Amino acid sequence: MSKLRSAPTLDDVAKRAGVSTATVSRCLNDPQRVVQATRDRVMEAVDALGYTPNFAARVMAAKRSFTIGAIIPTMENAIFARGLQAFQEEIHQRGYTLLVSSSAYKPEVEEEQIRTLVARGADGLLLIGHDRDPGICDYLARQKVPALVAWSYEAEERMPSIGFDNRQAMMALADQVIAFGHTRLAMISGLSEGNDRARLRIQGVRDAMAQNSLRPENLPVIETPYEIENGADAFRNLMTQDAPPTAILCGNDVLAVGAVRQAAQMGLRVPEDISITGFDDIELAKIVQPSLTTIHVPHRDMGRAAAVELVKMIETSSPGKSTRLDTGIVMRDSLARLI
Amino acid sequence: MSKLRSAPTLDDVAKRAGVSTATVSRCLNDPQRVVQATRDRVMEAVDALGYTPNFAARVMAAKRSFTIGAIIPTMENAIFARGLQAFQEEIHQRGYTLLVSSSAYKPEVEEEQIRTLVARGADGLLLIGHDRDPGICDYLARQKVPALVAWSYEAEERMPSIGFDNRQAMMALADQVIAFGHTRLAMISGLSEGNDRARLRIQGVRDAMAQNSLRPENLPVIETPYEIENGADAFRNLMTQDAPPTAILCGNDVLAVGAVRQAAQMGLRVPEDISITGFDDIELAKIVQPSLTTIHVPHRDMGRAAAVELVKMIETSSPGKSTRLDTGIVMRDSLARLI
DNA sequence: ATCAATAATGCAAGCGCTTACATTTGCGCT
DNA sequence: AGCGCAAATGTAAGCGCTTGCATTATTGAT
Repeated sequence: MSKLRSAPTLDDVAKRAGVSTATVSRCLNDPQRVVQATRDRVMEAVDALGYTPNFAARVMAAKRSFTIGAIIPTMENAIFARGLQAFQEEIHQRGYTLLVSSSAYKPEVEEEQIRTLVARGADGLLLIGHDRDPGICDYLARQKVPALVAWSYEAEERMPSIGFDNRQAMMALADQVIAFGHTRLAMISGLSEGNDRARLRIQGVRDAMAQNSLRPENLPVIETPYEIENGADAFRNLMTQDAPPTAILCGNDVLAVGAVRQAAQMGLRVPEDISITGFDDIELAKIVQPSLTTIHVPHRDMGRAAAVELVKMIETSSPGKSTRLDTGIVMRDSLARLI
Repeated sequence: MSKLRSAPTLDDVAKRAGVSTATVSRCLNDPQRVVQATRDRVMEAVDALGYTPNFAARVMAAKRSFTIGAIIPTMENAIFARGLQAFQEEIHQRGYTLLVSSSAYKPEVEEEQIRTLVARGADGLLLIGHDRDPGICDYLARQKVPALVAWSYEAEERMPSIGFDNRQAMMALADQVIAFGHTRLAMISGLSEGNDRARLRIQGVRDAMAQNSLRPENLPVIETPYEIENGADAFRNLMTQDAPPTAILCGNDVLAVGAVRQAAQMGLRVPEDISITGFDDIELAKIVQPSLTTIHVPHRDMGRAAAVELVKMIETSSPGKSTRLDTGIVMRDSLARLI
């Protein structure tokens, strides 16, 4: 019985159309299973009543939500925006809805969010990076919720991933920097704890140094949260020490932009006085003056590929397969040959 | 009975703790209603089993989800990011979770998202701007889901809103531009259809012109989606006509950044050859060279205030009250006196 | 017409939780 | 010890939907 002025239910529709709730349900979920005439009658009732299925009830009965959750470290800067947008478009096309939450780079928040999303009936999860408590992976396995890692590629890890080789990408860039004659390098990195991308990027620089007979252990590294201001502070820090570097590799474009701006502030010319590089190739990288030499990450492709793979995992209960995407160096104006 | 390897339910916990499901439920939702000893026993069972309540079941039984939905026009650029972040932090503190979806500035998508969010049991909704089909407001009223509008203030509207006066803010800026001696103005606006903010900002420029004895109907306005590229295209367009403007007011910072970059491309100096202004004061505005003279919008305050108000509406069934926040002109380097 | 298939529909049992109401327990009194 | 009352706990009825299975209608071939 419909309560006064409350949302109509399946029952109301069924009654109005003179059929059973089962038929209404089938009309909505699997139309070709019900004959045209009935279907028309049902749809008429749905429209007339302005019926919208109750999601919670549906999830509960079907044990399927057509919802995918994504937990990204931050929404504030644009690092994940483009990739996520592509991801969203792709899953939407496949009938899924995206739920996004952000963990503020805090493992414990991420864990809470994972549980929340699972409790909400997410059919699958998109996670960023591999670094996390194994307990939470067990949990996911137990709940049988497929999860895919993005922004990081690591075939050996427990969860399948779609991403790129952070170490190698950064190593290629550092190689280039060194080839340009720089020997006094420094790095401004994101916080590496619980962040494999950050850690691997540092490693990449070190490996490039080692390969070029520079001493990796001499690389000054400042770790700081990904914020423009922090990039600026780190830059000042680095440049006011004696024997300052001639090239600073930044863990991402946000930090690099901070560094570039601080350089201007300090009257240093980029790249004549100091070379600076970024990572990610977000929009900002092109806008800042001088524009950033950085690593281009195929955000949209990654998002799209992740969507395809995750939906496949959900629908076929496959374990998921990892894919490595290519990155490339984008030469712009913030890196120069040392003269 | 718990099925093999499946998620534990309230029943499992109850059984293990030797109490009824009601007691377990109370332990979780209203702990002080159950005596310490029992509570401990229950909590022990919860931990041991790794129990997480099933959200759909909870929503269904309680008719309350502690979830707030927000539908923003876009996630791609940073316009809404900061405000939304503040909103999220604030509701989180009050025990609510945020669900975000984006409508890509399409009214019909927004409507679909609204229904989706309501069906998902959202306790309240945050919407952007006032322009929308009245039918959907009826729907919300019928479903008794409180909704609050942000980024726009309009006391007369049906829905309560927290925002600022788009017209007046832009009018103040245009006034300033005119006071600087500019008489040949032009505008690059977002698409105004279904977007009251965009429309009101255009109106603001026109009103300022009228007030200063310029002819509003002469204002060239190019409407285009909020994308950097589009700002650039519009700029080229405007500047290649004869008697080009000496100042271009942009509907937001994203378009303005596009214009600034296109100016550089065309060898025009900003602001010596052409003045350009933005709106929003997003991070980008400070980074671009020259930095943007723009309207500062108190994003974080707005987000926070919206959270407070919406939660109040939800918890006290109040109709909600509108608040107008102040904006201000930020003078930076992209606007100059006409000599 | 008749009958076996097959298609369309109905029936009713849950899904996992909350909560009104019923019952039991514990406690301070006399 | 016995009483009354409040606090603690239990019982069970849904919440609105999906879906396996049972039932009825339809179809085509004989």
